[in-house]
Amino acid sequence: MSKAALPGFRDFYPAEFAERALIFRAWREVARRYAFVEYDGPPLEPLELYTKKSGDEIVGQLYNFTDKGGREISLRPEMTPSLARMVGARANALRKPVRWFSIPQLFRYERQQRGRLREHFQLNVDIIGEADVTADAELLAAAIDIMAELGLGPADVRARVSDRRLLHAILLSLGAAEEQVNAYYGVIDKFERQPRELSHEKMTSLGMSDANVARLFTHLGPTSVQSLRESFPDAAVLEQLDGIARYLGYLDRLGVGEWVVLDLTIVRGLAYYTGIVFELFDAKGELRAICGGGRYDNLLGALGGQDLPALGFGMGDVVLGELLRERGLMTPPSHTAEFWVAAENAERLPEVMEAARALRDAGGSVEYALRSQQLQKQKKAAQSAGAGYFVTLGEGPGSIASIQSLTAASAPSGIESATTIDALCQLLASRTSSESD
RNA sequence: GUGACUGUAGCUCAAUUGGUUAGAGCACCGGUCUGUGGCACCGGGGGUUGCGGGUUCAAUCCCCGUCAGUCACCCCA
Repeated sequence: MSKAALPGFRDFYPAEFAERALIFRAWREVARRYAFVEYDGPPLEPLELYTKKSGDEIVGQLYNFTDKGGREISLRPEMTPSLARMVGARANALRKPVRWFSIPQLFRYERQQRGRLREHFQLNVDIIGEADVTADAELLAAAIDIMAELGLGPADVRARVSDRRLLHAILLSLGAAEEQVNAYYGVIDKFERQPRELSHEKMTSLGMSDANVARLFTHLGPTSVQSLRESFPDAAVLEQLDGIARYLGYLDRLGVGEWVVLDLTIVRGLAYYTGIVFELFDAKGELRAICGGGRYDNLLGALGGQDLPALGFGMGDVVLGELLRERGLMTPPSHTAEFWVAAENAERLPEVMEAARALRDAGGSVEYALRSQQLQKQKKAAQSAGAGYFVTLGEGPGSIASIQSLTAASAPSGIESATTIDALCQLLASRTSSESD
């Protein structure tokens, strides 16, 4: 028996679990502020749910199998099909726009490398039922606010946005054939990752003139609505630029404008995106995308549901975790005992237990030695466990001989001066009630 | 799926051009000591050197295979 987890799978020891919890907390907190509500679906779905959307090639990248009832099954590689199925089943009953989020664990059978495992947790946030760019702005603002909630700033993370309708109009204005547009998307998607000459060559072989390819290339990378207006004074392009301008204006009003940059190289691999698309990157550009999403207005209809406008993003925990660790922001609070209760001799263990019970009832987090040990030994154990206070019981029932703070930062609540367990419990109880106000 | 590089204790690393019983620090466990605090000292557990084969009197070291990790493709979340 190997002691290691399967390739691409992670063990979450308490230290790693605390990191995961830190990320999840930020996700849920920002989702709450934006009034998204949480849902979940099954981790196993019919294989067909994914082949219908992505074709049979997807099967090579899935954890799929035949179950004991002969059904073709897959672990979910993404959440959107499940979401589409759930929304589709109740499309008429749901209040629009639907604002939902989920934190599924997703699985892909692929060779692992940095930032890419066979399993990850991915926040999915979607808005369904609103076609205007207001929804696009709301969605991206939520993604960016998660970065801020985790302590990252515009200097750490950049949101690059584009619009497939805009790119489509630009390509047509440069003489691209309608049926070749997807092929052009593919080249533009790889623009940053391959030599410029190669991209140029691929574009011309798709039928675009040398001059027009060169014209397009000067606008790939960070750009602005203004410079695109001047360079492509085509009616269809200008109409799309108006939409983008409105979108960027809304992002300013939502307080995230300085994170955002217009960049036509953002295409996203998935064929189903129909409008604004975006990705969040670390500003140094060393890691994979932290988050990606956009508008997929035709997907719900294509999957057999009601045809509703929709948009959403996915944000994985792996790359995000790497960035946070790199920036020294992955410092989850430790969840060690607040109180370690101890007594001089082993005969008093029952009293220690009674004190622990009382403190726990009052909301305290309490540990004590589970075997009889010398007082010094108990204190050492308390320190080693990271307990906040070392409580030594006194002579009388329920009395406290001393309370020592073991951590550098001692609480200012006067806890150390309590002389009985009852008094300490009252302090704890008042703390709990004032916190919940 | 393709290619390159790397695998020694839980972690970070040693081990003479191939040479006795593979070591150290940290961590863990036990003990002694010190009333102001995770100290000091003593002791202990823990390795089929990823795994399998080959060359050799002798392999952690050289060769082959395999598995795993890292990176780049591919693909994307």
